[in-house]
Amino acid sequence: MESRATLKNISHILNLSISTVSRALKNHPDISEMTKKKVQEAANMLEYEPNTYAISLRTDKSNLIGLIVPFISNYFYQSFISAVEEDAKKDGYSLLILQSADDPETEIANLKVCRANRVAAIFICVSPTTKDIGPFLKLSKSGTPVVFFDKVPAYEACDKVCVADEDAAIMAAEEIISKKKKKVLAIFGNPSLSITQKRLSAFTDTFKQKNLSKKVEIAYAESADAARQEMMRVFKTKNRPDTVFCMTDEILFGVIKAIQVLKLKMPDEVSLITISNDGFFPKLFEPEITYIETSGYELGKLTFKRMKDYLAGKTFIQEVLLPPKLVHGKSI
Amino acid sequence: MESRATLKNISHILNLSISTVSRALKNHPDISEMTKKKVQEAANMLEYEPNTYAISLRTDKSNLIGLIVPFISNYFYQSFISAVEEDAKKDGYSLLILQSADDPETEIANLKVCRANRVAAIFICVSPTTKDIGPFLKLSKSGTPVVFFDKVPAYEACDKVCVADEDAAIMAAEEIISKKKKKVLAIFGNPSLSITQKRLSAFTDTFKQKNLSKKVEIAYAESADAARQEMMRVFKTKNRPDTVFCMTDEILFGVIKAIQVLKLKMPDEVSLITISNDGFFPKLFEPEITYIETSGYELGKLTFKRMKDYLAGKTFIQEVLLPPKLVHGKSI
DNA sequence: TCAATTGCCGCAAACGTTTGCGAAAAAGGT
DNA sequence: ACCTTTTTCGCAAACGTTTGCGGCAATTGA
Repeated sequence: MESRATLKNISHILNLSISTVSRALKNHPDISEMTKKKVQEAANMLEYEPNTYAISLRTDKSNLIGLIVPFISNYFYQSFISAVEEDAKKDGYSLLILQSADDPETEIANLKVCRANRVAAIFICVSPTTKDIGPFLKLSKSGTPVVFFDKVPAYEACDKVCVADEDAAIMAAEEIISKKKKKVLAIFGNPSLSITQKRLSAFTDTFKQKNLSKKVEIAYAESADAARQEMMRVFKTKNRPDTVFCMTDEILFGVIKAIQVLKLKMPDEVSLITISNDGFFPKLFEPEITYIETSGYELGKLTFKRMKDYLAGKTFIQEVLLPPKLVHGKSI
Repeated sequence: MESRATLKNISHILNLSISTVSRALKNHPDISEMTKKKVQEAANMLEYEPNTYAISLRTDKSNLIGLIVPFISNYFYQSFISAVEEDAKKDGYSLLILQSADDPETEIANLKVCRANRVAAIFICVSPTTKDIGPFLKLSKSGTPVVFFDKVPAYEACDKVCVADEDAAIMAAEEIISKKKKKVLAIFGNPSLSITQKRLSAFTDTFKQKNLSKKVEIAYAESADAARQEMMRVFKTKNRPDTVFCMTDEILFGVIKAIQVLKLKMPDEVSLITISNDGFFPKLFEPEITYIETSGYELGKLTFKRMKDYLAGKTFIQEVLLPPKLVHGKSI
């Protein structure tokens, strides 16, 4: 019923001008202490809340941060979002979360939504098939910080924050080598993705450097089910591997299922190691799976920090890497 | 560099007034077809995008829907959010997603954010400790639809959309009874939560009605780990249950771990049935777990629909229930 | 005492849009 | 030819805020 408190409102009550009230509320030096106090009190009384839209219209800025992820139903992005939300709240930002469904067209549509809402910044994880990031760079040029995270364009010059894929794969390889395993089945995802290529080459190179290449068998699986089938196939042969490496949580699902079907005991009959986002899934099983963590949460923190740095003037392009972490389970 | 296209901008180019351009763009009957076409073309050329903030300032409405959930890192709420986002996009809404962390104070802070952003509607899942939903009802009174979902206030008159907890528990109980099981361990969550109370009484009542009460043993576990310990304890006794019922996915985690540790075979040595959100987790295991689905996705769809109905004039208070669904696995 | 400085505040334009109202021009009716 | 209706458009105010500028009074400096 009773309308909201506005500057005009307050100014009328106190017999002051709108501008004086506005300045008083933001501690402008032009305003006397006494007036400030009176204004602040009145504002509190009336539960004054500045009208975001008027401010944004006037200043052409907003308190919204655009966040474009492929899917929200994904533990990695959830963690990422949680982290960003924590920091954003501290600075008075709110989050505009959009899903791209890994579709470049939807991505552009989402970008439009961000522009229409005059977001203060954009964090985006591009889809694998996105070719043209021009529109994003254009926005960046016009002053809105655009930070690419996780899946980032390979060549273009832009701000990137992502996990150290190579280091994670190397870490896994070294753990396997240190346990003196004889034969490794390493299952990777879609070979055309840059994340696969990075992890694959780093993984195999580590073995190659120690002249252990012949111990490794590579397989590809583009889904949990494909991973399960691949496992079943390989473990039907007589020369069974004693160790399995999974590139992602999704591949881990399939592998675990196969292990349960084959009734293999970990780590006696087969050892298992995986790269995982946040380690939620590896901890679901018994024994808990040893994994290399690439934390979505930490990545969110880093991404937000990068944006703050940008806003603070560090606008030169940067590529930030998040170091992985080995978490010991009982599966190897 | 070049500033955005505005109505003033376009009107100047075409030698028309701002109001004519505005009306032409929204197909106002006052404007001739020819003028409309010219305006539309010019708008396309200049890539005109209406300024959300000006519109919101003028109309005191926005295209934002406030969404307050306890945690975003939760598969149920993720599915819910996905569903809402899908529908919202179709209607030109964007989502303002806030986490309350099950803290009433944060909840109020989030409400302020929603108000400050003049959200067109609010969907909220209240924390268990929230006592006063007055502020929300107040907003509702002033015209902004507020829909409570999932965890809803017990007594207050307000719009509610939630899963049919009773029916889900009954369905599980009937499935167990139909399989002629001898002894059931039923593990429930925090007994002070209304969701626990509903599921518990519906579950036990179903057995009671068939004079089978003595077959059921009740246990409580407030975390996955507590559920695991409870399982271990019960299965150390000599009169082992042949069936376990889990009230939630979280309890399922702990139970599964215990089953793995005890090396029990499903369904031969022990049968398992659970209530699950979306069935993501039950499908992770081998054999797949039979579950009663209380879909976050479907709940999202229902919630959005309720809001649309409200906006369409059906403002009388409603309580909508989402019927559960039995999904057969191989665990019972 | 007079001029220069300082402290405090208000005026008014601007951000981009919507919308009630009025007015000119065109069309219609007789 | 004249009056009425319809079609088509423009004027201007309003939404709530920010901010450059200018003004008045009080203070300072000599």
